[in-house]
Amino acid sequence: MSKPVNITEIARLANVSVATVSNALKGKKNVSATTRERIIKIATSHHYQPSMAAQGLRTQHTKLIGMLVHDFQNVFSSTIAEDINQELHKRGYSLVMIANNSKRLLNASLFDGLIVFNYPASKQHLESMVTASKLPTVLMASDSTLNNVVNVVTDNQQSTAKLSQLYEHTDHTKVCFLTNDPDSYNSKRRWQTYHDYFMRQHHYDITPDTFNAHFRSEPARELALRLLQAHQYNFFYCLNDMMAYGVYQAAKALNLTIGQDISVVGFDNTQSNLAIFQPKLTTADPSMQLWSEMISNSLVSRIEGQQPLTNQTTYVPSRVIHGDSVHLVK
Amino acid sequence: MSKPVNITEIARLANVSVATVSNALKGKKNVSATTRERIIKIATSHHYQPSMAAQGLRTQHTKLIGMLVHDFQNVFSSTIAEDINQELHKRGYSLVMIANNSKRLLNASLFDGLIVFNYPASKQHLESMVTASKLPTVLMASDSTLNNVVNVVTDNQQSTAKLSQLYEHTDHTKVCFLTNDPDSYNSKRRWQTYHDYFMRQHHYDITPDTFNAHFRSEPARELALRLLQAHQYNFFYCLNDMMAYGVYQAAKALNLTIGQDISVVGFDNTQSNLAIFQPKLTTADPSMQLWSEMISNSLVSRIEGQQPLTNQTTYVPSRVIHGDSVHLVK
DNA sequence: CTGAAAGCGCTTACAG
DNA sequence: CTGAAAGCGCTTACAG
Repeated sequence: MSKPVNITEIARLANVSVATVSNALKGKKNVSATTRERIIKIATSHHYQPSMAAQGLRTQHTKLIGMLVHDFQNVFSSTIAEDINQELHKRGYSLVMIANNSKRLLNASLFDGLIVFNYPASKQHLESMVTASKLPTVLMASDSTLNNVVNVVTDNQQSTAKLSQLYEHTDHTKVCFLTNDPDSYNSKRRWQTYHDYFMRQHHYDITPDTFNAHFRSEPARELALRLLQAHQYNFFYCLNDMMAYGVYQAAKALNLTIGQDISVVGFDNTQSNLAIFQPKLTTADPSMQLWSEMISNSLVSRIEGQQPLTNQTTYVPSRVIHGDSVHLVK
Repeated sequence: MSKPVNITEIARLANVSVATVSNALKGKKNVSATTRERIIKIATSHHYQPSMAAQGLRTQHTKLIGMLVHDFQNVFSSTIAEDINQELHKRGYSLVMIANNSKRLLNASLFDGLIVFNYPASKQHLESMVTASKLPTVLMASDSTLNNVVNVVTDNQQSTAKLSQLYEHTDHTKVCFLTNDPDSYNSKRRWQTYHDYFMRQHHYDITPDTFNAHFRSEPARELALRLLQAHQYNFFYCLNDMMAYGVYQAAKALNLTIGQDISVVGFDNTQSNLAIFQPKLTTADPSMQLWSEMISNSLVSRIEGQQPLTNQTTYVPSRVIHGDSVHLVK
């Protein structure tokens, strides 16, 4: 199998120096029109494409943004990746998704900037990883205070506060909370907001009614099944949608009607992708579009050496979606 | 922001040449134990990581495999990407996902090999793209006969043939077929198999009962709604699961019970990811695990210059999953 | 307008 | 066991 054609070969074919080929192809003005045309024609017909490795080595940038995800399957990260990809493309950058087991690439001078989606590890671990890379970085679920790192996160507090208030309008008063592992930034922030609300409004500590279902549907289903059979709770505040889905399944298995027999609240509005929630789930919707723009702007402006316009932590507004999963009486 | 430390810097700190640093770090035996240790300690403490660009330029390989997807959101591609990632990792390679608008990276000497998932374009366009890259390539839905290109595809014929036979055991005899655009390899193969079956067994040409719903749920839902309201069909052979889901939604809207009032068959078994099919869908399940292994083996063996063990086109066996979506009477 | 040369950070064959 | 040197494919400041 032959190697792809390189700039030296094009120069030889066009009877010019490699410098002239480079200048012609990059649109520099110091090349005569006829020479430029000839070079372009030859380059095109040979499918010449500059080597990223050589270009990157020479210019010290690649126009590549790496997005680290825990695994490729995650619906939420895939959805936002698509939006971020579009935004970065507008700005002349390409998004490249890599999974957790390819972290070595982060420090390999391959990327101009980094995006880290919900990294399932301690903040310390995460920080040491991105520090080593010395790259402009956006964290999507963190409150890191590192130098080159900016957090662009869902405004958990605002929407959670609104979701809390639903409790005042239902007769489902036996309330519980489904969370993620203690390391999870989003879970922590959402829970804290619920906790503060119930403390303030009802002098009630929700800690004993809090269960870790790992932000996943299957553990949530099993847990909810147990809790529902024991008639312990009738209002499930799920700190993300996946767990809400688990509760839906448990309810179905027990012939309970959501929004009637029990109330369920989620977070993330992943349901828009696939209409799996029957009835429609009440949840919080962080604008993916806005989030993607903020991430891309923050990253590109830092890469290109402009003053970042953003604070270290930016909160992406999210609005409450009112479905039919909460039984409202007043 | 400081640049990451490079090999010259490590050499200076260790008082040796860059050659020795390189040898020590790569585990070559021609370095004394004490020197090696000293170098490793220094490199580690400075988070030294060789530059991929420099390494790639020098060695002419990157240990990177690029996977081109139409968009990051697609559930099917995300699922298989995760499996392929694991397989490639075992073999010392990293998988990098890029979307359609970053095709330029394919020819940029960035990857050692390419995987193309269902590319929504003509075979010609697809082929010209991968030809230019001159890289070992695996196509996941094609029957290309290019030089460096191998097709590792679902065994459409085998499972479709089995699914056809369900028709003999139901009283839902008004049958229709939901397909993808004419360019789609999988759609073509599956349809052809159905077509041949009905021709052979029933001297019946299914062409007039074939509708393009673009392999997506929403168009399928709208289409099925229309067809069901007209009482035109009661058996829906959907050539992928997403469209089957659309039919499920249409049936629900019309208060029809799947497996009772109408029969539905899918393809892909994407339902295992998210239990969205009630009742369970009858479909074909291409083993993702096996598929991933075959793709990885084919690619890595060609990259590393071994004789490929596979034919130009390899068919990944798939088995039929019997759900409750077909009304069986005999 | 054109080209010779330096250099980005590595690896590897070679000399000592 | 160690190091000097060449070279991977580019870009860019500089000389002409």
